[in-house]
Amino acid sequence: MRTRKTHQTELVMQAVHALDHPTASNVLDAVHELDPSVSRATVFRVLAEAAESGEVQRLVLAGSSDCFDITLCKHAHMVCSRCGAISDVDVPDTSALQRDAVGVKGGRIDACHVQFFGLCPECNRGEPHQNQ
Amino acid sequence: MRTRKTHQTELVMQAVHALDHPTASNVLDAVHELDPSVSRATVFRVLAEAAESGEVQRLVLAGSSDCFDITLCKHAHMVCSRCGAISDVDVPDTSALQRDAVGVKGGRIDACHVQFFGLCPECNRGEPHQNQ
DNA sequence: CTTTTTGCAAACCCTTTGCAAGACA
DNA sequence: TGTCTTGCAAAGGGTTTGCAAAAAG
Repeated sequence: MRTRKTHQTELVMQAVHALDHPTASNVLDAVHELDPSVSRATVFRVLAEAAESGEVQRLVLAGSSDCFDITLCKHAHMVCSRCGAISDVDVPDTSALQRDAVGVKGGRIDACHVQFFGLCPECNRGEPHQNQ
Repeated sequence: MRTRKTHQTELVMQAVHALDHPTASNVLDAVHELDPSVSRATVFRVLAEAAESGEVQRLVLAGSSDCFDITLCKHAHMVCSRCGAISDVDVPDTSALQRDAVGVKGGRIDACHVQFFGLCPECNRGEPHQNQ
């Protein structure tokens, strides 16, 4: 748990809030625009601890680097197959899905992660958009 | 596309069939038990091409290395939170889930991946099982 | 002044690649 | 023989770590 307030931590948290589903590297880039002296290690450490403490949510996605989300409530994500952008998707009933799933005999299912693949609005319009 | 039959390729494909949802490293380990001279690069190359050609399925999972699956039909997976083992899960209606999902306005959803987290039978029994 | 936090650089893990040597057909 | 496939070793990328220096309280 982070007990002292520092310039670096403020910049990192500010970036997470300003960006939409940033990866650690996205955050680093944003922080560097304001202060290039902040180190990569610090960004990873601050993000890891913020996720640990529940201040932000770490999104562990299939096929992408972990992203960070300031929305703490559970929801699904769509990853754009073209540019990698991540969009929030409201999905009504994963509990039903989990209940319906034929579990592994003898095993136990605790959580259900739903992830969609598709095209984000920009890429769907055919815009020459690359990477968030 | 692989046109020649080699000792190495045979060992790799044999291992993929013998193992359950192996990662490339799992395959490498199995192959090395029979022939330690097979290189890491070859295992990755053979698996990548087998997945490319549709001979096996590459499973891109959240929070795990890619795994390879000889079952070509689509199904969901459960990742054991304790040992990392992967189990097949039959899940009835992801198409309904996809239809129900409130898509990103202007975007397009193409595919839906469902992944469960829980305990595999061994870990659920409390056995001292670590890593597949 | 004590303890936390940082920056650096190196280590790490997993995967991919360039290239010359080797093996298949 | 010709060219596909391999092994090696190095390069990647993304993330983590050890440690001494800097900064917060």
